[in-house]
Amino acid sequence: MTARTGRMNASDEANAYPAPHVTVDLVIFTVRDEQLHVLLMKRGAPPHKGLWALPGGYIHPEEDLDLDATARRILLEKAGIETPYLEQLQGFGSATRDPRGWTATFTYFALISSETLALRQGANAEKVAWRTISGYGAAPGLAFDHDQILTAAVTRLRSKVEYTSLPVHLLPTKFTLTDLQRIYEQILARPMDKSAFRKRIAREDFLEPVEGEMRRASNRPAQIYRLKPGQATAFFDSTI
Amino acid sequence: MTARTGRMNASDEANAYPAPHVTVDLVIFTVRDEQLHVLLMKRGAPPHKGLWALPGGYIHPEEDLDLDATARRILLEKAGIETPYLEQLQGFGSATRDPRGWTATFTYFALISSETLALRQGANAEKVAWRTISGYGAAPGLAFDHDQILTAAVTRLRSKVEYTSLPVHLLPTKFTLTDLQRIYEQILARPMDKSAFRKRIAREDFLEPVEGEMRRASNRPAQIYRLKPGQATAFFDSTI
DNA sequence: TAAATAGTGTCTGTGAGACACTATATC
DNA sequence: GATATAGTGTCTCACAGACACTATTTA
Repeated sequence: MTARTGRMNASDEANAYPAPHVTVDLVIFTVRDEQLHVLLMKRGAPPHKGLWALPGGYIHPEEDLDLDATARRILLEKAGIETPYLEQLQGFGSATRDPRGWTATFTYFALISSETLALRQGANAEKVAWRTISGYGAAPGLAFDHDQILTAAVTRLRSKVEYTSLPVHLLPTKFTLTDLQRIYEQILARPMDKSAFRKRIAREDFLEPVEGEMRRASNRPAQIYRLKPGQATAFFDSTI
Repeated sequence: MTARTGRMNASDEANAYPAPHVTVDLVIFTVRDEQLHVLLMKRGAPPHKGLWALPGGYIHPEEDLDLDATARRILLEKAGIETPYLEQLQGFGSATRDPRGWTATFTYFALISSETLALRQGANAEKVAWRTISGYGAAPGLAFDHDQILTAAVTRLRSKVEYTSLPVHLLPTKFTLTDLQRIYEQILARPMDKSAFRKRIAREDFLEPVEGEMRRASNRPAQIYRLKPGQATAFFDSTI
């Protein structure tokens, strides 16, 4: 007798229905070469063999305490990343998204600095690559409904960048205010006023200067900042 | 051979793991007697028999095209409601949320007008009731992790009410601006200035006056409004 | 001293909130 | 007219954006 046999569901209806397959899929973002990129893997088996897809996998009930743990495990296995910014995105489930039948997925998006990155090759010799995001991230030709998931993730990211401090997670732990402004500008594809930007960041008060550390170049040195310890994502009153 | 046997997952890893059970659970909100309420059902079978729980159920793969369809079906079965505002909330999944083992749920929240309501009794003589939400909705004593789901739903609702036109879905199709302001005030538990409120609503331009229709009382009559046809949820630039 | 980027000060327009005012119905 | 609620006008403060200005380094 398996763990599944004879179960009743939350509303006490007899479970006469075959359970759909459930996975966790990840949209892993980074910024490199001044552009937003997403991690894709080439499928090594049918269906959609040879197409690019988002990294994902099954829940391991013995190993994963919860959905977040599943996401972190997959992130570690596929990208070698341990402590990124990780946020649940949205569930996708339908009869048609996988040719094998009804499936559902919990999707997450992760933000990582391109410096703390060590891609691993998958067990089945899957190829891993970063793809540039342009516009709203539409990338026709992805496996399953991953184009739709990617678009949702890019939309969510852009939207949250407008009123949160999320982009700090796309930078190394130490950075200058100009670095941060560049990230905002690259993701939102819009130039920003230096003075207004700095006033906003100062008012939200989630950064602290690293005393004595300056970035030197052939010009006035720039103060290095880092996230205040224990600082959660800051939500701005209005749009940046 | 069932539909499940021998499947491979999205990353081509052999599926050696028992799939967790997956449900869809609903947080159905309404405002009555000037207070936010949530729909709960009394469990008629173990586990947690006799405790109050959110309405929910299994995906019916033959019947439901996608997750939204599952949510709408459950909403119809449990509350007799056909066309409310419905939005996906968040996935919850862990080894411990259900004593029977690893389970995951896709949660939705729905907003309905208390006027268009026809509760049905469940198949297993489940009792249905509206519970008042106070504060952030903490309601200890709910079955499973439904207290946590409810808190997340209330938080999301409060947050979106700050900068969207969501509350119109808690009113009948026709209402006055004062009705609308009361709903905002009740959900956010904060009085608002009439003039500022009306300027904001006018600027967002998602309502239209119903020509010639006024609400009469022993005072100056109030103009009746309705959502503009085809109008999606309006997102305000800043907090209301 | 030239070049380059870091960082700040000031002005202006917009909009939210406070609050007082006018409008229009019933009793 | 009294009362009650609908609906509007005006003032002020805060802040975002524009933009010019100063500051500090290397070459």
